[in-house]
Amino acid sequence: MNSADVPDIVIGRLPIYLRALNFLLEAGKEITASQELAAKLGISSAQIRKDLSHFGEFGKQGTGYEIKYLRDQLRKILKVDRDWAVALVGAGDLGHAIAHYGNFDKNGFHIVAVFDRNPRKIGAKMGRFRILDSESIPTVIQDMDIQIAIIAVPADSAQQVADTLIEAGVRAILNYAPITLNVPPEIRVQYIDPVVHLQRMTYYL
Amino acid sequence: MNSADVPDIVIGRLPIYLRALNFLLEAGKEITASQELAAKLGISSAQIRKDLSHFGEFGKQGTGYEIKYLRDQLRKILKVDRDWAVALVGAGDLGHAIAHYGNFDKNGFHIVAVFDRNPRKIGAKMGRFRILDSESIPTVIQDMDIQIAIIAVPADSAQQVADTLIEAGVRAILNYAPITLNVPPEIRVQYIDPVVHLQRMTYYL
DNA sequence: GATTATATGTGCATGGTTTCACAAATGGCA
DNA sequence: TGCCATTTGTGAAACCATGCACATATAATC
Repeated sequence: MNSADVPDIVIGRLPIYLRALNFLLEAGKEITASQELAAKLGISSAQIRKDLSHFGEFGKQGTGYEIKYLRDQLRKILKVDRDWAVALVGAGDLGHAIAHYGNFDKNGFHIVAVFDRNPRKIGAKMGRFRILDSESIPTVIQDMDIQIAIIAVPADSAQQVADTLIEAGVRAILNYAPITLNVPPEIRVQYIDPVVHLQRMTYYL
Repeated sequence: MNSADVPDIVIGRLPIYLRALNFLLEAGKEITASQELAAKLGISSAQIRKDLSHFGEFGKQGTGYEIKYLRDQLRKILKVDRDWAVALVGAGDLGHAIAHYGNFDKNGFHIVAVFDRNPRKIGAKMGRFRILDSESIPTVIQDMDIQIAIIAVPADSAQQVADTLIEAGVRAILNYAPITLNVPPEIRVQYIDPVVHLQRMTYYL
């Protein structure tokens, strides 16, 4: 109930619940139960109920959850009931793929600026984006009040990019560079390194 | 020490340690300490030492760890001291980006087969890969003895693809489709959904 | 209206993970 | 050689997360 101290691990599961609810909604369902979600997600039903109970009482005993209502509540909790402006740093192959990944826009995350430091790329178009000089990161981030950035540069310049972004006011970073970033505690960072995910599985093979 | 029951959460940190050790090696360092790694990774030094202690004694009191040695040990533990053949299912934008992501090959994960079910794409070239018919997944996976697959198809066909892959003998799946897969307990699955990562951060903004 | 089947929200017990703190070992130096 | 500074590996304690199990509420059926 007290939203001030909800464990981060709980927050981490909410997007998964949200994703499943959207899926059920699209399939035309209106009501679900913690057990149904649990079966779909490989999480215990008690955990789902307890996670949700941190934020309120969204279900009805004997019936379950109204999917649309619960979905909307989760969107509010996660603050994804609005649009977010996102900066992308790095216009290489990886940046290109990220810029064209359709699910960001669909979920309210809109890339509004793409940066690169390669003079050959600056000023060029990448899809619908005009590539901006990385030197302009501070001014653009501030002028557009951008709080979220995606880093898609090589590992050896990622830390420097992160420092610049944070200095400019970015508070959340999605980092595709294969390196752990050193950031102040109030800055949120999430990592995507496919190699790490694969290496985590080979242990068991 | 007993490798049989090392918590999965520990296994999950080993690739991070490995990545940091490689980074230090490339920077020309030869010796490191749990404290140095801890500072770099935002993990406590005690945790690093305890994690490693599950597999043996790799350090020297008063000195720390010989980076090259520890790196090689971790590679053995994670079974990434060898090459792995990987299948990629889905030759859309996302599949294209994955197929051209240089870090897989650099780390011993070699994409050896790319599948798609779109008749327009089957037989065509995508970079250095010839796109194969998804219908041939069972035979190709078995013939080439592929144990790892990457799913990069739309959410609504991901489960079906996973079933086919598992049936054919795949034991580890890296899933880029935004859906939780239903798989037998002996199959390893890792998820990459950038939207989930972003949604996990907006809560705190 | 009474009964039954179902599913939530939650206190409590259990289990797992992290941190603390220290004995033991090492290398450098006087 | 003896001493000091350093760092590991690890029991024990503290902390955190998960699962159990049940009171409570709802809807459906007779």
